[in-house]
Amino acid sequence: MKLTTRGRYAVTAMLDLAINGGKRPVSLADISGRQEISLSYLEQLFAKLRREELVTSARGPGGGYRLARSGAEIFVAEIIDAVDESVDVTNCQGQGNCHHGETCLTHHLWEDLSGQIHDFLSQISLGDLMEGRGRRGSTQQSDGVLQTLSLR
Amino acid sequence: MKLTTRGRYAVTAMLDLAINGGKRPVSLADISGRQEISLSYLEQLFAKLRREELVTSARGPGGGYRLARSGAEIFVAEIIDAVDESVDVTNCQGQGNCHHGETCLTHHLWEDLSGQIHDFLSQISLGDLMEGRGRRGSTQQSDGVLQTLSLR
DNA sequence: CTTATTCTTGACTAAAATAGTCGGGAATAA
DNA sequence: TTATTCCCGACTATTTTAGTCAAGAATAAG
Repeated sequence: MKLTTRGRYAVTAMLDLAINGGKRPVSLADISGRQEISLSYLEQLFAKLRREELVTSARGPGGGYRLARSGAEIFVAEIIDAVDESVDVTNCQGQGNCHHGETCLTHHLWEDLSGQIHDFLSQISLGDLMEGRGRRGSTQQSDGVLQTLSLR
Repeated sequence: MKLTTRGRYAVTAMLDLAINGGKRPVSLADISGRQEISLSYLEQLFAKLRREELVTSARGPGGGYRLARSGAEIFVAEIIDAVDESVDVTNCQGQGNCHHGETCLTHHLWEDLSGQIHDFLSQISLGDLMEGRGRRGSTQQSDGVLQTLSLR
């Protein structure tokens, strides 16, 4: 898993689909217009989302995409995993090829953090996002002066 | 805050400093050799770390860098914040300039996640990393088949 | 005082990833 | 039959990251 703006685009587009997709499929042109994401770029993303069976497609006039499951059953982590396929693991490639052992300590750190992020995103469904509650279960308040961060 | 490999480099370098820095300062040339990070690149990173007062410097022979505080008082989040200065907030820039409201839902999601990550990294000090325990406090096991992730 | 060492700074370059474009094609509902 | 829409691959532009280079200032050691 990687966290990039591509993942953000994908989640946004899927959320658009969840919101605007009733009986009729939703065309990428519509999503492109509403979310201001380039059509061709969306095509690339949806090719991956379809391969991962998160959406189904219908060609021809009135065609478009639908969620493959209900929004309550599609989790953010799945979407990001679908479009941001992980390639390289870390600098030190898993095994102890990190020269002095110290590097492995930080490797653990990143691995740990990654698990944390994945867990977090695995708990949030499109349904949750539609209902405005970004977080599921515990009502841990992350309010106050929440430092605004940017994840690339 | 952004999460990139630059942040990883910085944390690794700072950890090297924490481990190898006794009475004498540690030169960047040493860190460069041990951690295999380009010297000039380290210079850029340490310029930022110094501006944020995470390290102090000493010129001349026998000079180098020291931690500005004890390793137990320097947290990973600070290091990453120092070198990966956040620029853009998100696509939808905080205020409701996201055209239909839907985008704002995902904005909340990223903001929430970012807070989560920041909290996590704010709890881990260089001292913790030196002692091999990457995570502080709760011994929540993230083991099993931990999906290996890559954070850019 | 001289010198080698080390930080300090800024500009520049290379490589990679991301975002976006283009053109052609296949399916299909109207 | 035709307009619409997905489908696919290759290509380009932009941005970010990683790394280089060169000149200079401080200073400990000889």
